[in-house]
Amino acid sequence: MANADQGKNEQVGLDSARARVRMKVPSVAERVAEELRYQLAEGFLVPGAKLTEATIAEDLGVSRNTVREAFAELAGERLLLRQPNKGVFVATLEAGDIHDVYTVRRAIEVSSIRAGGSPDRIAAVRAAVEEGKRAAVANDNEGLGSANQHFHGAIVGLAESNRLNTIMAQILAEMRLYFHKATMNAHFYSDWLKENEHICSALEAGELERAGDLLLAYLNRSEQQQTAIHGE
Amino acid sequence: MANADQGKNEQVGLDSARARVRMKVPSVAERVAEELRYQLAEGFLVPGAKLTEATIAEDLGVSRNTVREAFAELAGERLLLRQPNKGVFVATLEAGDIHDVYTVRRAIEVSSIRAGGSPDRIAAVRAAVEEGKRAAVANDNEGLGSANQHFHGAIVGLAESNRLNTIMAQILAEMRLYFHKATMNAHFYSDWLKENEHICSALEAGELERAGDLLLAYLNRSEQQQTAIHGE
DNA sequence: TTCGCTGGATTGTTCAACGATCCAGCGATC
DNA sequence: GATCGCTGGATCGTTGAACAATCCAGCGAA
Repeated sequence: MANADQGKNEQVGLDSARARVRMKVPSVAERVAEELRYQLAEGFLVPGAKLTEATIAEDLGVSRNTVREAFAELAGERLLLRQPNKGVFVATLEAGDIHDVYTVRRAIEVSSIRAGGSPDRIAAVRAAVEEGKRAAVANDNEGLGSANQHFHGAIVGLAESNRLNTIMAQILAEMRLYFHKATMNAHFYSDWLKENEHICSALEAGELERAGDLLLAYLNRSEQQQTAIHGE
Repeated sequence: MANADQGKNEQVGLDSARARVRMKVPSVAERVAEELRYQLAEGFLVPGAKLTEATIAEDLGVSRNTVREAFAELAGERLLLRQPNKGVFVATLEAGDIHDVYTVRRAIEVSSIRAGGSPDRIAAVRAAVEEGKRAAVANDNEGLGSANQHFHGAIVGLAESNRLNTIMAQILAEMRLYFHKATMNAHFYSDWLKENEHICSALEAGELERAGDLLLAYLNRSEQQQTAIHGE
């Protein structure tokens, strides 16, 4: 939701942007969803955990119906799994899900980078690369993770498509949930730091085909690594 | 939702399929959503129309809260637009939305066809082509529309990705809503009937690059046509 | 061991209520 | 005559309570 708005504000003209701002008054259900998204991303809620409506409602001091609406939203984003009459659970990685996620990423990331983008969008990609470098010298493991996500988000951002942006945001949220910090040791980041640099350079040089090929190769290798770590 | 389940059943093994079927007991909220989806696709609810919670609740004989849940689901699919404290409205085509939709289609359709697919998936594409031909000789305008949607759905189906399938299903639902039969006259279908045939032939012949190029060209032209018809 | 029952817990759904917000209309003021 | 501010009605947002439906674990009987 936050991502959708962000994308919208970036793309619409000034007038409609002003009309759309409309004082940010996130509904209670949205704030509950946001809180849960945060806890999911932070690893506070681990995959498979059961979320009881009444408990969450009491913890957050809202009504059960409101929690229910938040659950519906997160279930639509594949972060929660609703099992009728049993409850909602934090989504777990099923067989084939890793491949599935990477199939989507290959489709939209490669397509976006192959179409190029405006100078400021390319600058955003470059900014993410630099952000990663800074995190590396600072030994900021957490920062490295976000930087990488920003990098791939910026790549999809090249297409300037609201829909692609929200799709990518959801995929990234899923990855934050599944491939949590625990599995992300420093050596894991070593490769793609320079790799991102290469991709970004090719993009800046206008060598879109090569950039796409590099990105595709990275995604294939990344899928392989993740598959090796987690069960098939 | 129906699409997600369909995709799931296709991909999972027999055991888990049996475990997942679990007697189809769609919740009331889901049935409401399904009914609204139907009315949207059928053009019974036109873009911009306002949907009042109380009215829908009474019409369908369900509670307002249940309608609310259905609204949330459809809003997540971009079929409805929720404006806080004002109501929910059937989504309307904003500036840039046509381009946005086709950007997504280019990404996932071209990517799917370029990766090829198993023989039965290719057979599904062929089946959609034949379905279109039959509808043509029968002068079934409505059937032509569905056949084309089935064709492009089958193309994405090549990738055998649950996520891509649901994304595509949502996009197709949006197109049903926006580009309704009214705008779809017979001459509109004339081109792509043989075009689909060409694409399918190339796919069957294993000429994936050429199939991708043909598909891409079609999508570009289709976007141009739609943009010409509706406002930019 | 297996089967069937039972009780408790949780979800699914409904209903009624109240405050918050928006919108149209209407009158007052300049 | 146009603008401003108010007011009332309609609708949404949220809550709390209630009850039926469903699931699950445990227990006893065959």
